[in-house]
Amino acid sequence: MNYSAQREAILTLMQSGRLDHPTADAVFAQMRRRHPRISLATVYRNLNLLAENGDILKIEAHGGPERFDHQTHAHAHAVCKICGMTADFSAQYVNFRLTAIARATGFKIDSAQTVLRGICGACAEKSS
Amino acid sequence: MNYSAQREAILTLMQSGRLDHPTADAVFAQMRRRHPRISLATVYRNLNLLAENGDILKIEAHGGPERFDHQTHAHAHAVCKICGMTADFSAQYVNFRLTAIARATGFKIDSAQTVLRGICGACAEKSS
DNA sequence: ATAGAAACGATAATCATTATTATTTTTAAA
DNA sequence: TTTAAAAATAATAATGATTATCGTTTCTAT
Repeated sequence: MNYSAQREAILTLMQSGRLDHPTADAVFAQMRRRHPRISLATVYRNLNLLAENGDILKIEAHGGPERFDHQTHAHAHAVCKICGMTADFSAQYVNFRLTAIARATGFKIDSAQTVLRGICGACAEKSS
Repeated sequence: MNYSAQREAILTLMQSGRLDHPTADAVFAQMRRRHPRISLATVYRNLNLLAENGDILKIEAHGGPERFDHQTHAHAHAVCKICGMTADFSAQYVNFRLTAIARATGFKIDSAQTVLRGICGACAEKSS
């Protein structure tokens, strides 16, 4: 892995944390600034490869395009259905009990994702 | 709500539990048998309305089309990435701590979904 | 009965993602 | 170092699930 300039640049950009839970399109827009000839397909391909490799996390946000996260430890996401803001919740708030599930059913877990959907504090204030 | 024949028929079909976590397309195929003139758009429209109304649950399955579930109580789903089987896990295995999150951050939660992705017991046996 | 609202069927449009393909870059061996 | 095979790329076409449109039909409530 990681023997192409584009792939390393995408990983570096993701790990910088400069983009907040970006979509593939947002990564593409940012990448273009230093790599004007990069293709959207390359961004998708590498984001997926990096996610498969465990370097980043792919988040299926409820009702929108998929997002990517440089934080790979287990955590939940809250997506605001008004402004689209995606917030993290640390594992202390979420208890998956993964091992219990695996033991009980023989299901081999690759990944687990919890997505909360609702209205963030800022949008709730605005609309009141 | 529920003053159209199609909507009631879709809700009845869902509540029968005859289809296991069906996609909109699967509901469409089943509905056609008794309502040959029903449109796919009507199926989507009503599944979404029923989900908004809390009669059924809309599940965003990781990496596939959305699925619908007649079980509306809080539970998690495990999706097998080989055979596509979707299994339920009861709430005793999953602890969202929703109230703690809401209290800590002001986020107003509409819905929460946990999707596990991996390989089910049957597929694991086959491939070993 | 009838006007207005809601829902319908059919299908076009959208849009995120993946597939294709010809070209370029990288790798690793001669 | 050449050089041939493998991998990655850019550009773009194709896919496929979902939503939007729109003219027609059905329902609701006078």
